[in-house]
Amino acid sequence: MAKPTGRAMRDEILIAGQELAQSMGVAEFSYADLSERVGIRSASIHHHFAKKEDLVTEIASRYRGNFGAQLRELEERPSSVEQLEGYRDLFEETVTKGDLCLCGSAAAEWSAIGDSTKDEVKAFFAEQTRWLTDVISKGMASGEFSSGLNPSEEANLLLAALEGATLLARVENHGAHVGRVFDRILTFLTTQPSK
Amino acid sequence: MAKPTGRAMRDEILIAGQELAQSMGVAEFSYADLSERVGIRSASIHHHFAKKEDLVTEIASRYRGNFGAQLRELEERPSSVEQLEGYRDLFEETVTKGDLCLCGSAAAEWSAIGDSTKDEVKAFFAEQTRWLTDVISKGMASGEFSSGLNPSEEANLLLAALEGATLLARVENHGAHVGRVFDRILTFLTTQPSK
DNA sequence: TCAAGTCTACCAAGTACTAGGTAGACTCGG
DNA sequence: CCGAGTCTACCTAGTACTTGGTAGACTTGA
Repeated sequence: MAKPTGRAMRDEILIAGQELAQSMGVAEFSYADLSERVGIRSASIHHHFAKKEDLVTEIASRYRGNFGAQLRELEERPSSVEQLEGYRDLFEETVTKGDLCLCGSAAAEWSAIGDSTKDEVKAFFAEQTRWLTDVISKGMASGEFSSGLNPSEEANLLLAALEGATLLARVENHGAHVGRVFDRILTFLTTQPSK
Repeated sequence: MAKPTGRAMRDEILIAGQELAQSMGVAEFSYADLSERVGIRSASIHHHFAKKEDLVTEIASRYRGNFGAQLRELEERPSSVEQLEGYRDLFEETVTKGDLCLCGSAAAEWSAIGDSTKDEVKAFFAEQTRWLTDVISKGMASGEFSSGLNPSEEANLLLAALEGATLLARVENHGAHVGRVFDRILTFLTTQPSK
């Protein structure tokens, strides 16, 4: 495969940067790490992304965009339950690679990231919450979920639990963690309370 | 107040280090930050803690110990629900200060911490899970919680959700997040399913 | 006197970032 | 078609600064 150049190299940097950020942490990876990975000098990376904050913000923006695209694919699934299961799979995939959600990592290093990055992270979580709220609402309307739920509360819970489980899975290193936590919540959502 | 010295200074460093680690991140705070905070030169901090890993590990160990002591206090509360509510309050207190759970932060920066620190973090989460499992078991036995539960699964869920909520609370900056997520789970635990 | 604690003064290595330049591809008037 | 100018992409070689960590001298209380 030919060494990429120009805009292709720019993309390469974004992809490698995302991987490094998810495995090492947003504040932990350096232009030197990136340089080694993509095969150009760190000074040349500065040609594409003048400041690290620019790079990180664009990585976050790209991440949000890709995640959004995957959510839109999931929307084609026939049931709300299947859509949520697909959502769980997105997190499980991340854990399998030993990674963290990019924005979870950014949230943990909140004081070390710039304002423009923070805005992207906020937007990411807002989108996630909105999407989950929507899926749960529709699932309630269709009868897949029990009727007493508060969609945005359940969405918050699901998101928090998955982000937390991603964190814990690393420590206890087995990826089943995320799936188990998710399944537990799904059971709660689909079970009718009696009192 | 007189400037502490000797072992008192050592404790001072541990306390300040914990605060910095929780607000900035374990890998983000430096001996320089610590120096400014406790009023001695960074070289003098090295006298007490030769390597940063030594310091961070001891901070984590202390954190785990203090947390354990608080759990033992909570055990004196009359009901399992009240014990869990106390547990929630521990997390809410952290969020109010704009901090992260120390071990949550460490988990997020997993690749940047040393092995001895990792062991402390693992032990912390194991203890949390064990305590929660225990409380939920007893709550089931006493009839406070519904009978179909799997205590260790619920414990995992609760811990993951609280850690995740702590993360998200920072981004969306309002501390109510943790309480809402917790209350949602508590409702699930105390509601009898009908099918 | 002695040892614990703190200091000043370093260091090597790493950080993000910059200055200045080169090779090659593209543009465009004559 | 040609040459001058321009642009992109990358380079070498640095800047200024921070990092954790070390060596050795000074201070001070017991």
